[in-house]
Amino acid sequence: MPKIVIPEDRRRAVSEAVARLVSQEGIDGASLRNVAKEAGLAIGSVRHYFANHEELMIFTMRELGQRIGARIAAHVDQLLNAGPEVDRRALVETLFAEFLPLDRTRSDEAVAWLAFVVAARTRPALRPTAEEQHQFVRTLIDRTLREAIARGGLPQDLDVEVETLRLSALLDGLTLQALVYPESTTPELLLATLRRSLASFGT
Amino acid sequence: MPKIVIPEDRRRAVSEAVARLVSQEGIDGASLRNVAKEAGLAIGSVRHYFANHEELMIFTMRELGQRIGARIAAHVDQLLNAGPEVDRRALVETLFAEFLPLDRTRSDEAVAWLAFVVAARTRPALRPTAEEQHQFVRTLIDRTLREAIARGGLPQDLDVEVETLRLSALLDGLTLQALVYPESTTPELLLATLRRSLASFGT
DNA sequence: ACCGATTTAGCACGGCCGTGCTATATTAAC
DNA sequence: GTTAATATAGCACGGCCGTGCTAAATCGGT
Repeated sequence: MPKIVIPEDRRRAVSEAVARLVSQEGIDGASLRNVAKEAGLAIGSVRHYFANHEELMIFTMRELGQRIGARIAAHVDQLLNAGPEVDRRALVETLFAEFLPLDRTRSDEAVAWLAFVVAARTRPALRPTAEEQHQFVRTLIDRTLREAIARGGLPQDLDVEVETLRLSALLDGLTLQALVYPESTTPELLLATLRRSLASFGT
Repeated sequence: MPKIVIPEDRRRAVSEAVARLVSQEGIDGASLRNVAKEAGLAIGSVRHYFANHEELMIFTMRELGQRIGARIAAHVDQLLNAGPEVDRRALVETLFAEFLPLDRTRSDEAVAWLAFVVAARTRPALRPTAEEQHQFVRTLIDRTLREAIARGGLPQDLDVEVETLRLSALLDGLTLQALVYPESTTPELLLATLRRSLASFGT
């Protein structure tokens, strides 16, 4: 009977160490040795909870995706539960603004997520998670647009497929630019651009 | 007096080998040993032309950026030299479509470029090149918009800063999605989305 | 043939990596 | 105190990395 540890908690703590390292140093920075150090453990301890390095990366990417998704789901709930006296546009804007790196937490997560997504191109094990999240986003936008059309807020002849990609790509692009060129891509500008783009849907 | 080699040509050939490897295997794939093999040289030969690995990566990123930029500049020329009887909108669309990974060559280049840009976050030596290219794109969009406004093709009160970011982010986002999720982001859909977005500028 | 500047080539080192594997520590239950 | 399942720990190996450095090949000019 050993030290009492909740394996789930330990796994989560280790994966958070991974995310921090990926955020700061890129995917390469998350070697087992570095992760162990960042988590305050010996490498053998890290390896007790994850069969190998790949499992650690997969688990971390999943955790990250779920954390991001949970924040967004909260906004989706607000939109779904909104009464008719509410400004839906503001709720929609707030929902999609949640995708943008507007503060430190979201920036760090977005950086790590971006690194994982790009790595997923050459690491097949990461692909399923990337695909799931991508599908989640596309589906969310698609449904939001269809609902707005049904409510008469958007034109009946809107090309939902094109507009879904347009918004999804804009969010990705804004995120990428904010992360890579932060001096010329401020949070205020991000929001203004999102607002402008959302406004262009009704035209 | 040795073998006759044009150093510039050799450097370019080696950097092309780098770009291929980055495209196929990510930044990690471009180790000196892999590059030497891909270029059909011994590692010593590669090292004769580049002081170190970092110089090789910087040079490659520059070459890539210039290659992409040259193709775009050709379209800019067409737009600048266009007479009044020409459909400027079509020329503008073609110009910006050049940023999208619509064929194999452009996809390969875009993948490599994306990998370099993301790596630039943690490799300071790559930052200047990323910044230059980014500036080039933003400036190009800015000038295109201002020109269209001056010609009366766009509203006088257009927010150029926001619209510049909107288009630039869209291009980045479309590229990222086409590269990472190609099954759901076809070339036709890319073009339709670009066209739709350009159309939204006059509204 | 000799010379020398350029080109080609690669050994060996220290460093870091992931992983197979072994060993020790821990602690509730008995 | 003993037991045993769990947790902590890390050695050593083979592999790959970039780089310091040395050596040989090349070939036009003399």
